[in-house]
Amino acid sequence: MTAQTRRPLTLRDVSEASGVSEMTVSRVLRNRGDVSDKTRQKVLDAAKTLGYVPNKIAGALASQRVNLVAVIIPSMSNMVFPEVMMGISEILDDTPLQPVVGLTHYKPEREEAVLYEMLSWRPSGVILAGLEHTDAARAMLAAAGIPVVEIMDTDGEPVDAMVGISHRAAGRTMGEAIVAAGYKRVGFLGTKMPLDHRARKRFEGFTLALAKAGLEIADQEFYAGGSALVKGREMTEAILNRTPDIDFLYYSNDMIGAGGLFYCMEKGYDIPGKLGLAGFNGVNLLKGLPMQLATMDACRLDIGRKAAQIIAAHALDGDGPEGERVTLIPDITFGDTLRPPQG
Amino acid sequence: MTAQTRRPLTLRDVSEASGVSEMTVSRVLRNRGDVSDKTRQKVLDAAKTLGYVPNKIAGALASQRVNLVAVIIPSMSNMVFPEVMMGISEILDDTPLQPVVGLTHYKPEREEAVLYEMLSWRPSGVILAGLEHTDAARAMLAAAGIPVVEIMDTDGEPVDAMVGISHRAAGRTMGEAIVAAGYKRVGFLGTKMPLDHRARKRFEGFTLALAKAGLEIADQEFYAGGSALVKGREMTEAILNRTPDIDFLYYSNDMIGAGGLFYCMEKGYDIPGKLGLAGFNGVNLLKGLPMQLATMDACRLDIGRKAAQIIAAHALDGDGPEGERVTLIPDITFGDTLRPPQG
DNA sequence: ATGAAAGCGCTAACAC
DNA sequence: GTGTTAGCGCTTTCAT
Repeated sequence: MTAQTRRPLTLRDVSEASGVSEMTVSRVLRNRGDVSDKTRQKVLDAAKTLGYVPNKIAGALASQRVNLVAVIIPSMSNMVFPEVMMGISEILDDTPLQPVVGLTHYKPEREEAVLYEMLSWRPSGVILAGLEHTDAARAMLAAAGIPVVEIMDTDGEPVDAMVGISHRAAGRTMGEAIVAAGYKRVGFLGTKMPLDHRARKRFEGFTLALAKAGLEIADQEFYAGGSALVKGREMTEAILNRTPDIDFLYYSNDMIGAGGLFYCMEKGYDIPGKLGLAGFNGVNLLKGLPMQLATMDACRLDIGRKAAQIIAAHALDGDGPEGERVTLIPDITFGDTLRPPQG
Repeated sequence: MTAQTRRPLTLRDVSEASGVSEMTVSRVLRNRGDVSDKTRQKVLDAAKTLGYVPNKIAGALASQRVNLVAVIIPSMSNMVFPEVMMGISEILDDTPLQPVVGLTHYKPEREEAVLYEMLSWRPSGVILAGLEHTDAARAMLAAAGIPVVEIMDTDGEPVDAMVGISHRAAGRTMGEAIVAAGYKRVGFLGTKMPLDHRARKRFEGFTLALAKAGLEIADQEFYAGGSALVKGREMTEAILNRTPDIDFLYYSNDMIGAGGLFYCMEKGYDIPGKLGLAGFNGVNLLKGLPMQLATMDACRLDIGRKAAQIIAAHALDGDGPEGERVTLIPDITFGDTLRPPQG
């Protein structure tokens, strides 16, 4: 057992232990430039026996390079952002870049604070959810001089690049499918979140599609907090009791949709004959339910991948195109709860 | 529109714009020391109009202080670690400390790499899952000279502090409850993960409890990858077909348990009369299912909170006790799928 | 209440 | 292939 040093080890310690200059030690540790095998081995040995861990703070300051990518998302609690993260990691794992995540809980002022905090670490790029930000946040992003990718949503103007789906189009597509299936009395169940712009846009597209067919939302329910499964069940019970002639329920996410589906199955509703249901997101978790809920895949994995690729291209190989815009098209899944289009 | 500077702004820019020395600007921006209100206002104005974002890299190097806490966990894909994260954030939100997470995917060598990477940013503390690490990882932790909290599991020796539950005891408790309820032919369904030490320890405790009552595992099934809900369903079908006289199924997590529960309900099994089921974790998501699965809460929120408190105490208020050990006791939930103890 | 000097641990750029 | 010098942008310490 060697004596414990309270002061963390520095390059100088390795330099002294190996009898090689600090500069050469630095080169070895970063695999940079030409170093003779003999010197390299001496340095590696010394570093290992000492247990040296480089100080990236100092390295970053000296090199003006930080291999961090700031990822700013609303939450981790439903499965959607974790899946985006997987796409991001999948790409960044093949690069020296590392994602660092910050959560906003759907609050603009928190997003601003998190962004400020992250930018103060001078990351190589920023990936953040949504196109709606405070003026200050947009100003910071524009001034940061690093690639910025806004993800999830493409209904609006990005600061720099954007990758996502059109939630307005997604809502419209589902609305059209419901109309085509012949449902007439459509109820909507969603979250009470004025700041969830993507849910709002889906709702707008959805009502628009219904309106084109001369339909209006027959009834609606909103919730906040609590277990989504339980809330879905409760809201479904409420809306079906209040408006018994409803023949379709559109849920703003699959989790409340699943709760509603359980309720309807227990009550013995004829699905999708007399009552249809649909959610949004294509949550993998839910495969394996007794009945497959109609839904729409939000392309989360691909969004994460593409966003990371854009950042990586700029941060590493100089820079690719500026202000790239990628709009993915979500697939609709009819499952067992939405009739296919009627003749 | 002011002209875009590619070079990020520095303290010097704010100093020049406000006509105040860099030192005083620095003091204002950190609310340190005495600065006259007039000067303070001048500086704040200048910083805001310029859009200055401090460089924490430089700040950290100069002050030898980094308000980051490294959190190293296996995965984000089931709900357990996100919930631990919530506990951690809840506590750290009231401090200047910020969590930074790294994922290991249950691979020791990846844990070692992630740890090395994180330590190179010189965080104020480390929280990591489990007590099993590579020798190199343990050496790094011991040498880092910062508080280290190993979480989730308390069946073993920590490097420094530990907070968790005894998974061996948890398995034993569930085994005893099953025995007390009078079930005799018990099947086990779990993940094929030799490196999930906590699942292994639960299994050990479980079989021990059965053995004490003269029982052995009647049959078992393991899975890897795929949707847990689907796998739970498939494994349950397989085990019940192969060993029809089974009267209890113990699942290593609630998600596969839920899949199994669906299968059994569809097939019309008499639950919990002729067939009992239990999972592990108390996943909130699952409240709202048609039937409540027996389970055990792993105290995830409390683990996160307590771990963060230990780090905060050391990093901020000098240091608290060294090597603190906190063992939480998980609650058992009988739900609708496990009979209460038989007379 | 404010400023000047020194240096945190590393790397870029240039010698040799 | 290796070493030297000069900072990176802040904060610490000490002076005023």
